[in-house]
Amino acid sequence: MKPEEIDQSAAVAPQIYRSIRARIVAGALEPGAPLSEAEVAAAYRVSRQPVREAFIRLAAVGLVQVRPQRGTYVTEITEKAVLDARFVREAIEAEIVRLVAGAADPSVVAELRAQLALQRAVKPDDAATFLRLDERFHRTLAEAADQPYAWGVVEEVKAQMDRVRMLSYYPQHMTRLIEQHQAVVDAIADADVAAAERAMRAHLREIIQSVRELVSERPDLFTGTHNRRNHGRKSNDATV
Amino acid sequence: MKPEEIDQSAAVAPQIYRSIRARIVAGALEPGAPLSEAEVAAAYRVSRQPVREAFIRLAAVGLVQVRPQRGTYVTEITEKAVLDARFVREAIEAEIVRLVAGAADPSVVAELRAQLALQRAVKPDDAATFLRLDERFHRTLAEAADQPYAWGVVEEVKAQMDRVRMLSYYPQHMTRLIEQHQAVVDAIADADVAAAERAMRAHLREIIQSVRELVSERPDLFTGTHNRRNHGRKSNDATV
DNA sequence: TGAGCCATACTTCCATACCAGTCAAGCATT
DNA sequence: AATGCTTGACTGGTATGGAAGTATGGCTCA
Repeated sequence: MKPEEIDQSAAVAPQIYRSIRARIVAGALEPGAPLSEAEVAAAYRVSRQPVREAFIRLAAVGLVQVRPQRGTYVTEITEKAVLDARFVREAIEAEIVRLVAGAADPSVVAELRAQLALQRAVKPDDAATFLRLDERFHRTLAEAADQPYAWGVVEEVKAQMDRVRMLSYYPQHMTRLIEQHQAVVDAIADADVAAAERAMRAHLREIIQSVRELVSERPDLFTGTHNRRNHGRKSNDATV
Repeated sequence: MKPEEIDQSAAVAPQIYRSIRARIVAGALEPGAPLSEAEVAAAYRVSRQPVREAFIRLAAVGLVQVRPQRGTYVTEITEKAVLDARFVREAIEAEIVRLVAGAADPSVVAELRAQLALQRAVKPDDAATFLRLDERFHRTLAEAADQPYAWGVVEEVKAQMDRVRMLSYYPQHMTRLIEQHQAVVDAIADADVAAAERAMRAHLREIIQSVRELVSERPDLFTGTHNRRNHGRKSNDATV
């Protein structure tokens, strides 16, 4: 994944933010990798200023760490950070799904069932597509509960989780996750508030297993492979 | 409340952020009031750059609204924004208090009871002191649940609520709030998870009444005294 | 008198320059 | 050879200038 082109006619800072965020979540920028305002600016062919503002936002959601006069680094994934994010997400989404189940709007149920069909149609190895549909599923619930603001908070918080989900994805996982979505939708259709909440909480706790497995399988992502020195240019890899 | 002095030897952007945030929450900067990078910079005797970064953070928590090429304005308080924030806060804090009640740590209970005593000692008309103790109470619960990250999210979200609480405070209110705190602590002491959650949710729903009363008593804060045009635009992430 | 145009004084956003702090390589000294 | 210090190339933070866009007040013209 390369730095995309920047549309100079629109505000560039948000574009930089989204681009770098996507690259971190996708793993193209590895945990511990150094980012430099100057290098990133050169790669995107913009000045340091909008890059700096993008870094501020990335730091706010915990994807990078700015150390004054030392450098800015992609934060390493820590089990604690992922679990902390999950805690907040579960709290909010449990509340959301209770609202949705309590309302029991047939059109919402129909929409969710349609999305389930789309999810089942995804090729098992197409992680990116499935994860996008998964996000859409959860966002749909938030909108059904008329809680767009709460969804904004979830979106910020889940950045940490997304990194793990992208890395720990395997095809069999998809079936399992769809079954959990199914359980949520069924409970909503039954207007069974408690069951819907239980199903959602169980679903969101999948990540706990995922992160534990990832810790043992890819410890490099947690301890960090990049040694902190060698800021010196050299790598062909235009790695911003 | 005036712009405080800035310590030039430390990073100034965070200082500007905290100062302006405090002034907005305290009502010294009224809803709808225009802020300008240049004016604020002059007032604090710093350059526009750190002011700009402070504005970005303030916009992220919804205290100001940046409209490109038009100006930056203190956001008006809207009932919806306050209720949305409350929804997220209740979700998170309900989860937190369940953890605390489930653990039933005697030292935590002792600490909370000590804080209740402090709260009762506050003079009824000293809103600032009481609200500080209230914040401390809730933060203590988050720390007892070992969820500092979740508390960080709450702190961001509650900015909207704090404005209302400051404005709608009246002495009799204090007694009522302390009783609610008492109920939470009692439930924790009894290790009654469900009761603790109920008490916390009831406590956090006080704000619903407060904001409704404020809407009718001080409509100027909601409609804005400084009238603005061009309401038709939403500059959501116009800035990073 | 009233409607439309235009100069102008703002605004935020981006680019550039300068600053102080950090850190590692390498010389100088022991 | 080992250790301490200097030096210089980085870093992010701040200051400042210019560009593009927007709102406004006054002018022109009907």
